[in-house]
Amino acid sequence: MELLVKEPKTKRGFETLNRICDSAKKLFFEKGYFNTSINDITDGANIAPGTFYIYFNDKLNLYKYLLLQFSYEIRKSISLATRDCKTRYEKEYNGLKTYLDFIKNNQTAYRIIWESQYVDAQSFRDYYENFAVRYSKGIVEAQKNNEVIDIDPMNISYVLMGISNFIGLKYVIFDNKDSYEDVVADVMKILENGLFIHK
Amino acid sequence: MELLVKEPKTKRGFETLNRICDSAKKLFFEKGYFNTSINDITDGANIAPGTFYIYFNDKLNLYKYLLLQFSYEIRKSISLATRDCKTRYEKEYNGLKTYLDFIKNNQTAYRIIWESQYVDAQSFRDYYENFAVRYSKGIVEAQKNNEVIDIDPMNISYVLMGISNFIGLKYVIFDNKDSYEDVVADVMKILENGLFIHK
DNA sequence: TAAAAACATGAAACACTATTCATGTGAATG
DNA sequence: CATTCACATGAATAGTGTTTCATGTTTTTA
Repeated sequence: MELLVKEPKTKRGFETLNRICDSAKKLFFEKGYFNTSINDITDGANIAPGTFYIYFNDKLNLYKYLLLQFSYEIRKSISLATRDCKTRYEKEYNGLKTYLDFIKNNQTAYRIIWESQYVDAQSFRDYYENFAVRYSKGIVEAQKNNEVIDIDPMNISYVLMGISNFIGLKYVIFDNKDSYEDVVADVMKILENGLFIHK
Repeated sequence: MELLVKEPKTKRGFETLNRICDSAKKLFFEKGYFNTSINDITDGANIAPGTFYIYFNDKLNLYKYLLLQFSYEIRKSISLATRDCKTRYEKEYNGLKTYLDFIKNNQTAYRIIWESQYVDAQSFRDYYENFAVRYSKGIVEAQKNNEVIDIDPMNISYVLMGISNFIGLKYVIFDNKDSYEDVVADVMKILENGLFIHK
């Protein structure tokens, strides 16, 4: 597979690459991928148009590169925040809270992930299928442990991803709410009896 | 507000308008809004480029017009399918099944609704907020009736919309599954104990 | 410090797209 | 059947965006 980025070799190069990425994130968030031209990006990064091509073959590669970065970051955040949780319930609780905080602080990520459905359908699919497979593994463990009801773990994964995404859509993207404690509590009330088994 | 479409007066006019809409639906589904030019649309409809402007002021108006149509159709389908349901549980069951069948038969609708986030953010927001408000009203009724647990009905609405959407994403868009009986059953198992009150 | 490698420039070539409009055709009306 | 209205055409215009490349500058290497 073609490399997404042409890695710089010097400090100056890394700084320019960062400026390109920062400019792109800002513009993709504000105007979307298709309404952002390479000229817009280079203007925002204070570089000449041609400089863009030192680092990326085209706009699509830059986009895929950012998507991949976000997908790492988001998984890492959740993984760190739920590492020490004793129960699956606790894992879901912290996972949802962390997800909402992440997209509050990285609204670009939310937009870029969903827009990928139209920019690069395969990346979009990879992103969610990948996420779901990892999710399912955790669910299977919890089921073995008799913490979670015995239905198809893939169904559970997509149900939980759907809830997170739409709660995020409403309270982060639409309403830009400050805190999500109460919302998370409501969601967990549903899951408490619907998904989890009380020993 | 500006009219979305310039209504034709004759049979011939309606036929041309339909050809434009059909061509656009097909192309928006295959390539997305931004990768579809007006020339692509008129080519697909077997008309000259200029003819497009007899019916629409620009591509955006055509898009909004299609979005509005789908939003009516999807609501009508669900409303018809759940009209005679006795319980809220039954309503949710049939609603989910109908939604999945609808987007299976109108995959363009799913794509167009989500893409609106990037084409016309206000329309996207209107679509979901509107849907959620109507949904909430039904939930409030069910809560009065002691069928559904007492948490914020807006939270319940977004949870349920999130589930439908992501189950649809997985089994309609990704997997193109034939039938959704088993998936719907799994989802209802979660809701049965999580959302509904057993009398 | 000389040579090489990395990085940066921006004008120019090329491709594509939206939109207009003068002209023309088909259908309905009185 | 002549007039009018609705609809259709497609060449031309104007604008935008991508990408290349010859040239120049900075940094690293030997």
